Amino acid sequence: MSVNVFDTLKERGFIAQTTHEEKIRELLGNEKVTFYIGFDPTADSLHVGHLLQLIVMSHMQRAGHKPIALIGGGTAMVGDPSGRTDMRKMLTREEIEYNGSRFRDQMKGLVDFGEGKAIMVNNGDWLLDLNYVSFLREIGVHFSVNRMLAAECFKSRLERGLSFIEFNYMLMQGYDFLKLYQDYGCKIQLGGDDQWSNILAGVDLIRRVEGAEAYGMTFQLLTTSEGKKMGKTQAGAVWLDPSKTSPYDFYQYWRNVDDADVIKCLKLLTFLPMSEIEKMAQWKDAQLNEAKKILAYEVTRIVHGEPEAQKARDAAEALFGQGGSKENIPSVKITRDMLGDGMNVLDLLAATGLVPSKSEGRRLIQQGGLSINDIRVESVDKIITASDFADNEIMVRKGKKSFHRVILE
RNA sequence: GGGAGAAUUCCCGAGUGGCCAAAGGGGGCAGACUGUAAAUCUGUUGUCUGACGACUUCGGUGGUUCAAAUCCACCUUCUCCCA
Repeated sequence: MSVNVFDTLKERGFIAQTTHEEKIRELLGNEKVTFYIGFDPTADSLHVGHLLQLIVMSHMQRAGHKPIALIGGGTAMVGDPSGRTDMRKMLTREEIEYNGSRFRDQMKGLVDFGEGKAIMVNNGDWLLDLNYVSFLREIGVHFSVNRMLAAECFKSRLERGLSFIEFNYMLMQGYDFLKLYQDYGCKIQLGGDDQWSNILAGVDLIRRVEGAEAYGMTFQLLTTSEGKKMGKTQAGAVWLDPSKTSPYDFYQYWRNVDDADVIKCLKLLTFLPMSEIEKMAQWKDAQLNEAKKILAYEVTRIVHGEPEAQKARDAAEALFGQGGSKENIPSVKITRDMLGDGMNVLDLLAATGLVPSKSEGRRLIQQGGLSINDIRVESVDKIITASDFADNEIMVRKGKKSFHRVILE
């Protein structure tokens, strides 16, 4: 008898809330269950928060259950108010469709959508053409405004303002679940913990309309030990799209997580066996760096594939450890024409985009934060000439950890 | 529909005619310390400039004034009270 996936998820610390803990466990242990997770295409790439959901999906799939990945082409037209203090920016239908297509491509790398193994649907297919009055009569009747207002997800919004369009979001998501229950026999909806209210809406709706029991379960949001959302950097979200967050930066993000978060991340974002993770949990101080390397490599591998993960690791080793190949360190190019007889450092930084403005570059240099070929740049007047380039290349370091090769062409 | 109030730099938030590129906090960046961690301390945080300084910014558009984030008009969005 193989391990019940419920126990796996529980052991790894995924589970936040369940509608019926025992029943869900039993169900997952006894039959092949169809379940769904929804993803609203509000940006042109998935991010780390989505990754966690997809990992769960993968765990479930490995255990023999059947995932439905729902792209929220319809719900994204409205915008989920859950967990937000302000209204989402309204997206056009074209943007949503484009974003949805990006989501689809990225998901294919993480979950097996082979014949009969998993399904991908778009709720735009049934939501966009709904008739308002019939929707109200069929679905709206089942929702109590009193109860909705009491729901946690509207709390902060009731203080700051909530528009009617967003208030409807819950009905739409509830309807999705009902629809998937009817069309695919989908019995469980999973999601981030911020989705709890929306999931309950669906569970209730199925009971009222179908007189049947459906289940819901939410997962821990990926937060740091301080309770902050993970997957955010000064530059914005950490994306799964390699053109938005390079595999190297992605790797570095995980390489640099706080000590306190490594083990949690290993459990949630990798498929390494618990026995191995438990071992790493015993590691202390500097030794934890090894765990971070493993985390970074594994997560990068899952998202970008083995070769990219190796390249990222290689680059990191070359910069921070010993060995490794410089090949894979991020680079920018500059032409000989631009360089001419010599170029001011600031101009070079600005021209290559290594610094967003010259003021910032000047500040960086004045504070001793810039090195070229490992030598600190002392003056903003420094001129870089072709002779500084060895093998047509110089290594520019900003601060402690940001490295770029500048290649002369 | 009627009335009251709000919109400030990445965020929160002070500023109510010149001393304002705009207090304070958060965040970011950099330095020291370290383990590519955290905590701490220091510096820095609109753009251009070697510097003096110049230029753009306080929801939008016009206006008053020698001078406007600050005053006036209209517009937009949001909040609150009444219906």
